[in-house]
Amino acid sequence: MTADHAKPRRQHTGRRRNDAAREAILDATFDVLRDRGVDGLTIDAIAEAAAVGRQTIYRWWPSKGAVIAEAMARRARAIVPVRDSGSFAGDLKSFITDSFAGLEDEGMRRALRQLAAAAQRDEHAAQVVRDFTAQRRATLRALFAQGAERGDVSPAADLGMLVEMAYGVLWYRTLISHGPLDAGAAESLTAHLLAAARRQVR
Amino acid sequence: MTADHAKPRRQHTGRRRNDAAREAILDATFDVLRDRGVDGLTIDAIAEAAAVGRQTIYRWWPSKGAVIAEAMARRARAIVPVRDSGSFAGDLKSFITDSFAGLEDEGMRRALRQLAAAAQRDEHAAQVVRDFTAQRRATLRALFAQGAERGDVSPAADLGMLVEMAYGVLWYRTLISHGPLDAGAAESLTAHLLAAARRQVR
Amino acid sequence: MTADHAKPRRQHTGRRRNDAAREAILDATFDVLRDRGVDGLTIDAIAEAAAVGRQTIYRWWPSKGAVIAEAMARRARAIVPVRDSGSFAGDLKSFITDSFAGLEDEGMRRALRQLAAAAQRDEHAAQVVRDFTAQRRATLRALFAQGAERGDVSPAADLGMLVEMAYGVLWYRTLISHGPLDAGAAESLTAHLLAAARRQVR
Amino acid sequence: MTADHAKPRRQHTGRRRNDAAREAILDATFDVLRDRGVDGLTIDAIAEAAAVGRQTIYRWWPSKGAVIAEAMARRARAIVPVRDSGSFAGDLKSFITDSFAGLEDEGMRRALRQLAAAAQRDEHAAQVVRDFTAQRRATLRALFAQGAERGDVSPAADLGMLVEMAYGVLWYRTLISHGPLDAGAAESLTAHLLAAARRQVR
DNA sequence: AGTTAATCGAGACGGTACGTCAGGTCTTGGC
DNA sequence: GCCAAGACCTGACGTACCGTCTCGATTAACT
Repeated sequence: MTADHAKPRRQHTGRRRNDAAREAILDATFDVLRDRGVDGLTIDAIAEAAAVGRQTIYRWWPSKGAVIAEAMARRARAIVPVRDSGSFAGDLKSFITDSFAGLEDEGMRRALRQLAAAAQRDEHAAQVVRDFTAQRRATLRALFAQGAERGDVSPAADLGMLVEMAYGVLWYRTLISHGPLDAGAAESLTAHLLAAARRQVR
Repeated sequence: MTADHAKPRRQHTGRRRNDAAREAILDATFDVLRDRGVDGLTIDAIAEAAAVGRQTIYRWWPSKGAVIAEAMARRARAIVPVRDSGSFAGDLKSFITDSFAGLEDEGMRRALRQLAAAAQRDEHAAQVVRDFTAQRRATLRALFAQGAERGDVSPAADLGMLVEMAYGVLWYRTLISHGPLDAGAAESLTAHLLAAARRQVR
Repeated sequence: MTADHAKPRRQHTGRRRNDAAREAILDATFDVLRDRGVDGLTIDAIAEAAAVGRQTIYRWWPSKGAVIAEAMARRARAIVPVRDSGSFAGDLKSFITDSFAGLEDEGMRRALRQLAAAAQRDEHAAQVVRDFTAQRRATLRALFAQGAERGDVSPAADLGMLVEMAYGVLWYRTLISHGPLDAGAAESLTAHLLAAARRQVR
Repeated sequence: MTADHAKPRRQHTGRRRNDAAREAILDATFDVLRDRGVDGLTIDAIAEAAAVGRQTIYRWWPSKGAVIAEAMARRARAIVPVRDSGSFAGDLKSFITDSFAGLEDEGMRRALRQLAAAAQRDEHAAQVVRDFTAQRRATLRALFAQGAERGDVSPAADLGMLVEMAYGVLWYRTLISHGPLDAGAAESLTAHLLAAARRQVR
C-alpha cells in the first residue's frame, strides 16, 4: 500500500482554464531557466517542475519562446520606476542604478541572456522582447525629455540615441562583455550620459 | 546507366586534411545561417550543403557553436581598420561609420544575431565572441587613449565605459531594437560620444 | 450570426438517464466501426458522432471494448433461429446457411473483425464475445444432439468438436483466410459436417 | 566516477545494417508480447528491451504490426513438418497433433492472439498473416490431395473446406472459445476429418 | 613499388526532445 | 442527478537531430 493519495496539490477547475496551472508553468519556466540554463529548459522539464501535462503548455502557448518570454516579462514587471529626486541628474542616476540593480542576481542575468537568445529564433519571444524594451526606452526617453525642459539636455541632443547608449551598455555587458553592472558602473555611465546630453558637439 | 559518375566535385587529398572541405563547411555554415536562420542550421544541413560527411565536421570542430563562430570570424576579418584622419573626431567618426557599415547587409546582421544566440548556450562560440569583441574593444579603446593624449578626451573619462557605450549601441540595435545602423546613426553616436568624452561631469 | 443555435436535436431528460443518448452512442459506435475501422474508433469520435459528451460514455461503460461489444451484440440479436425442416440435414443446412448469410455484408464482417480484435485486449469485450459465442455453440450443439436422437449423428461423435468445426470455418474465413461465406460454402460445409457426424472412424 | 564504460554490449557495424540489432528487436518483440500482452507492447518497450533506439525500429519496419508479424513468423518457422507414417490417417493425425502442440504454451497462444488482433488493424501484419496461413493451408491441402490419391479421401471432397475445418478449429479455440488444443482434441478432430473426407454425403 | 595510415562521404546506431493525439478524470453550468 | 463541454494529467506516437561508430575509397607518406 503506497499511500499515494495525498496528491491533489492543485484544484481542478473543470472546463474552465486553470489559472493556477498557468502560473505554475510560468514560475517553473523561470526557475528551470535560472537553475539549469537553456539546455535544461525542455518542455518536459517545465511540465514536470510545474506538475502539469505537456499538452497544457501547448494548449496555451504557441512555442517555447513564448513561454520563456511571458515568464520573463512577468518578473520584470513594475521594476525601475522613475523617481523624482528634484534634479535631472539625480533622476537619471536613480533610474540607471535601479535598472542595473535589477540585474545584480546572476540567475536573472542568465535568464535574460536566454530570453535574448530565444528572441533571435522565436518570433513570439521576439515580440515580447520588442514590446517590453520599447516600453522601457519610452520611459527613459521621457526622462530625457523632462531634462530637456529643465535645460539639462541640449535641444540638439538625439534623445533616442542617448536612450540606446544607456540600454546598450546594460545589454552589452549582460550579453557580450559580461562587465559589471554595479553602482560604480551606474555612476560612470550616468556621468558620461549627462555630458553627452548637455553639449551637442558641432 | 544513369551516367551519374561525374560527381567528384572536390579533390580527395588522401591522408592529409582536405582544406577545400574545411572551407566548404565554413561557407556552407554561413550561407545556411544567413538563409535559414538558426533553426535550420543543423549539422546535417551544413554537411549536406557542403557535400561533406557529418563526421568530417565533428573531426575538426568540437561543437556547432564553434563552427558558427569560426564561420563568422572568417567574414568579419580585416574590417574596420583605424584610419588616421588627422583629428580624433575624424578618426572616431570613421571607426564608427565603418563599424556600422559592416552590418548594413541584413544577412550579416542575421548571422550576427545567431552568433550571439549561439554564444549564450555554447561555450566555444562564447569564447570566440569574447575574444573577438575584446579585440574590437581594445582597438577602440586605443583610439580613445590617443584622443586623451591629444586632449580631446578628458583625463577623468572612463575609457572602458565610452567603448561600451559605442559598441552597446551597435549590438543593442542589432539584437534588441533593430534600429538603423546607417551613416546618420554613426554621426549622431559620434557626436554624443565626443561630448561624453570631452567633459566629465562631476 | 451563424444561426447555429438550432442544435437541440435530442431532448434533455434532466436528472434521469437519457436513453436516447445511450442508443445514439451505440449506433454511433457501430457506424464509426464499420465506416472508419478500429483506428478511427476513438472515444472522441463516438462522442462527436453521437453528439454526446465523453463523460456520458464513461459513465455507462467501463471501457471502449465494452461499448463495441454492446454495440455489436445489439446488431447480432435474434439472428439465426433454428428452423424445423423435418430432417436433420435440412435443419443443419438452414442453420449454417443463415449463419453465413448474417455476414454477407462487408461492413458487418469488418465490425466483427474489430470486435474479435477488441476481445483480445479488452476483458469486457472478451466477456461479451465469450457469452455470445457460447450461446451460439449451445444452439448448434442442441441441433446436433437432436440429430443424434434421430440417428443422423453417430453416438460416438464428439458434438463439441462438430460445433467448433462449423463455427471454426465461419470465423476462420472472417478473420484469417477471408474466404467466401456464401450459399455454396454453406452447402459444402454442411455436407462435410454430415459425413463427419455420421460415422466416427475408429 | 561512475565506471559506466562497460557498455558496448553489441558490436557497431558502421554504415551497414546491424543484423544483431534486428534480431534483438524481433526477440524483444516476441518476449514483450508474450510477457506483457499487447497493451504493454509499445515501441518504447521493444526498444528498451532490445537496447535499441526507437528510430532503429522505425527505420526498418513500417509499422508496429509489421514488427509483430515478423517476430511471430520467425518463431513459427520450420514447425509442423509433414511426416510420412505410411498411412494417410497417420500422417493427418501427426500433422494436426504437431500443429496443436505448437500452441501448448500459453505465451505462444497469447502472442498469436495479439498477432491476429494486429492483423485486423494493420495492413502489414495482415499481409504476413495472409502469407503465412496460406502456406500452412497449402501444406495441409497437399496432404489431403495425397490422401485422395491413396483413396482415403473421396474425389468429391472439397479439399479447401476440409483444410479450413481443420485450421478453423485451431484458430477458433485459440481466439474465441479458448478450448483445449491437446492430444485428445487432435485425435477427435482427426477422426472427424477422416470421416468428413472419406464419404461425401449426397 | 608495396605497405601503412589518415581523411573523406556515407549512413546506421543509441539517444533525447519535440509536438500531436487519445485515454480517462474532473468541474462547470444548464436543464 | 444527468448532460454537453472542455481543461486537465498521462503516456505513446512518429520525426528530427545529436554525436558516435564503422565501412570502403582514396591518397600521401613511409618502408
